[in-house]
Amino acid sequence: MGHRVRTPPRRTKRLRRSAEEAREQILDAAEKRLDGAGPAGIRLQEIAADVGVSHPTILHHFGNRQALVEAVVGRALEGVRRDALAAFTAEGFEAPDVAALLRRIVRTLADRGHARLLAWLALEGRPQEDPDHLLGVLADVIHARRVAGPHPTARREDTLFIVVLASLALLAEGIVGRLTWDSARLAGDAGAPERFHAWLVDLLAEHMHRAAAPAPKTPRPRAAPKPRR
Amino acid sequence: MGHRVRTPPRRTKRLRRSAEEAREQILDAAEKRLDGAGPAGIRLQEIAADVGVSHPTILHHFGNRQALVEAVVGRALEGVRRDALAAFTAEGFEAPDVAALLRRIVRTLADRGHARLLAWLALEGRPQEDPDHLLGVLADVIHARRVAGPHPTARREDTLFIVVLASLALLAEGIVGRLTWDSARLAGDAGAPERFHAWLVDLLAEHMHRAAAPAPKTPRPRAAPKPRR
DNA sequence: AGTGCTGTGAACATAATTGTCAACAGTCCA
DNA sequence: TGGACTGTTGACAATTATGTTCACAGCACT
Repeated sequence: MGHRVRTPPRRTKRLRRSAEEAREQILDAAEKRLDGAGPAGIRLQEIAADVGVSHPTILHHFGNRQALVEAVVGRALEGVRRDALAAFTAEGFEAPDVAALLRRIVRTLADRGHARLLAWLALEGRPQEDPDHLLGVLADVIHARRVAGPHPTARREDTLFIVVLASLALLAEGIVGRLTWDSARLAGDAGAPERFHAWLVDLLAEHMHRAAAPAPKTPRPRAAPKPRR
Repeated sequence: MGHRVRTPPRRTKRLRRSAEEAREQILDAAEKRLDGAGPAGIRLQEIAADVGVSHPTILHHFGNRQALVEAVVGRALEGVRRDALAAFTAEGFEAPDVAALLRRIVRTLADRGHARLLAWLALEGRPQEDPDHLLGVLADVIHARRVAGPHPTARREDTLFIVVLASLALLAEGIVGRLTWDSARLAGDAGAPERFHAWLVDLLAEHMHRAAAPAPKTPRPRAAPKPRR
């Protein structure tokens, strides 16, 4: 046991990718694990097995595990940003179809797993800021259309809160949707989510009309803003 | 190396708890880790260090790691259920103060970390069902008050969706709240969350009145329910 | 004080995971 | 054909985690 035994003769042919191909395949496999188990669930050996390489290959391409995680998270967040912008700027703005916009956002948040990704990262303390201020931008765009169009007197924070409410609700639906429908005794009702979305669209559209009315009839039954401290 | 060297003489006094005390302390420490890093982030040695015991002690009390995790998760979920019921059945129902109810739910979801817990478990695939159907029960109670009181014609699914919307939004706020306010360019505005809650209360109250009106004025601009498939 | 029950911990065993290293093996080009 | 470049891998090292063993040490009871 003084010297290392070396290299038993090999028969199987060794597949050789370009560096870029290898990185892509590794990132793809890692992103699956990221969605399934979060950043903490990324294991070099598992990913290597998924891709069909040995784990030192991953270290060769990324240096260390942390760098791989950064790369995957960065690419995934870039995907979220791109999808979000795409959803915002699609034809919906030509004809301001709130329903279509919501449906698109649902698709990117729930179907493409972006909601889960954001939740994973938020829970692990990752992205506590959005350099693009996507929600602010979206609110700006929608608000501009509102005041230029049917609701000239709408308040800007009203539009912003509409955006925030829809985003929060749809994001949560992407994470705890199943649990929610079960808790609401609608587990077997496959049409419930769609009915809920339609209901939400109606609610928001209805509110947009009222909120733009010049004088609110009710004298604001809101709770007194007592400065507690 | 035939026999094990045994037990160097001890000076430090050994603290002895009752079995129940020990379990409690261990569960408390584990619950902190659960909130901070999720079920996967529970480490026997860390928890042992927090409590001030050695890790075999934990195994002695719980058998193995998995059983500990089950115990912590179970106790935490029981806490969620209890807090939720407490929030629902508090004085708010005597005087149906939606604002107070929302505020209580926010407190239990965000401040007490229940939102994070539910998100952790949902992301890891844990509780995809709620045997108590809390949201359904809550909707029932509120709906009974609605139809018995000011909105005799309210539809039951309308009430249910109000509950679902508020729950989803507040839950998401407990998880990605900071990110959301930053993305909305309201990161520095400490009063924004409270204004948002007040706005949400107004929105829901306003909607409850309209939804109870006998005939909707608008001929439903909702998207056509084309059965896609 | 003696005795049994039981909570406790040092040392050990074992498994999983990241990271290192040297050598192997495609692929391209002179 | 024969290097050079570099993607690839087996073997090993180091670290960290869970789980086991067994003797020790409080505490209650007689």
